[in-house]
Amino acid sequence: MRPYDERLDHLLAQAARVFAERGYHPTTMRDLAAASGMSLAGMYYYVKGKEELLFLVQERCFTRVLEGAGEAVARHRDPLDRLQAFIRHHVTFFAAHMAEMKVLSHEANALTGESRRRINAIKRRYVDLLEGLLRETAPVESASERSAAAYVLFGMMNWIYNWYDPAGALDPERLADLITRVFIGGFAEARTTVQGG
Amino acid sequence: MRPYDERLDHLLAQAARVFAERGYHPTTMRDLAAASGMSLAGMYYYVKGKEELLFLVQERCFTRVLEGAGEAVARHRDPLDRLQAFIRHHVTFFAAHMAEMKVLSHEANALTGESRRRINAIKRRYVDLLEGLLRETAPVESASERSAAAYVLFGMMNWIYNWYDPAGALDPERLADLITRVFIGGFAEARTTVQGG
DNA sequence: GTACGATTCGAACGATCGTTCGAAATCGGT
DNA sequence: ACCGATTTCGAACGATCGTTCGAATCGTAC
Repeated sequence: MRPYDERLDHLLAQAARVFAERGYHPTTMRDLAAASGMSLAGMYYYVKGKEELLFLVQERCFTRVLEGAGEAVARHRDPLDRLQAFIRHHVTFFAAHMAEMKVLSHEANALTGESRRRINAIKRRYVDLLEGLLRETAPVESASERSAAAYVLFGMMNWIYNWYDPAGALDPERLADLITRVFIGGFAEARTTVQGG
Repeated sequence: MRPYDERLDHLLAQAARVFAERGYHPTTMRDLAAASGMSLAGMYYYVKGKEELLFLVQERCFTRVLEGAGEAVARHRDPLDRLQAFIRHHVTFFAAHMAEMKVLSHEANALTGESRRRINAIKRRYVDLLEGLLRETAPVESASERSAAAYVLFGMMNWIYNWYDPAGALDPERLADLITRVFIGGFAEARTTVQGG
């Protein structure tokens, strides 16, 4: 079944690219047929429909992100190093897989029913991972503020697809450094000023 | 012509609400007719089509944001105060007009042709305003890093629509404080660490 | 009440969408 | 060379979309 898997991978890769370019809803199955080199009907041999295409793109990408983040974090013991490893992994992975990550970020509410639930379950685990890291670095903070801080960080990282060009002057490593320093530096600052007065 | 303007305002407000809920593309003109209380054909007396509806929602909202930011910034002389005023205005305006701002942030690429160009022109002025503030506070920084820092900040602020509940425990003022302190504290930190070594 | 512009809307149009179906083509084992 | 399973696809279907059109209704000045 190797050629089957390769064809499916190719279809999903092209779907991610076109979804990222034109958006999920405006993209037609005819667009995807042209991009993948398959016929319109031929795609339905590999996939149940358009929504499953989006689901598979998101699920495969998000699973890789979650696993990669876990491994990156596990390589460090110091809480700040673990947080930095999480940020660095997320940003560099984002820059290396812009199409899939844009689809994951921008089309978060395009799925419905069980597919949506499955993706949200992964998201829940991923957010929990980050909030756990924040708890390690700032154990006294309230849960709601920790959650807000997590989403503020996700905002910095996930907004990337709106402006960042991986082939531009700013390479992914420096972007990861910038975000890491802004958040870690600012997070410490925010805690002291908020708690101090 | 007062009743005409009121009807148009009402139509645009309902369109912003439904666009924010379901997304621009999945929303049908029949959805908007039901939400606004007009008939399907009746809406075309006020608007040329679906895309003009999106354009008017975005243009009116973005114009208010740009003008409000200019006024907020003009009230201060100290560069850090001006930057803080910009952030505070953006975040509180966002929280007070979630539907319109979500449509502005999330449907940035849904417009085409001249409409898209008009919105992008406003965006250009808004980004320039922030980059000017960053230049005031960090005059030695390179233009590309300043631009990246601006988009990192926009990421924190515009991602709000994905998680923030204005009726929840965290009120808009405290959210504005959090983002302001994270960015200003982290921005200073990032500059010193990047330039220092 | 009547005339006239402003406003509303039921009904329908053509276009395009996601999906399906049955047949054709291809492949791998014998 | 042959056969069954796997894979491909042209053609078409029903549904739904944005938009249009012409008539009906409304408000108002005379």
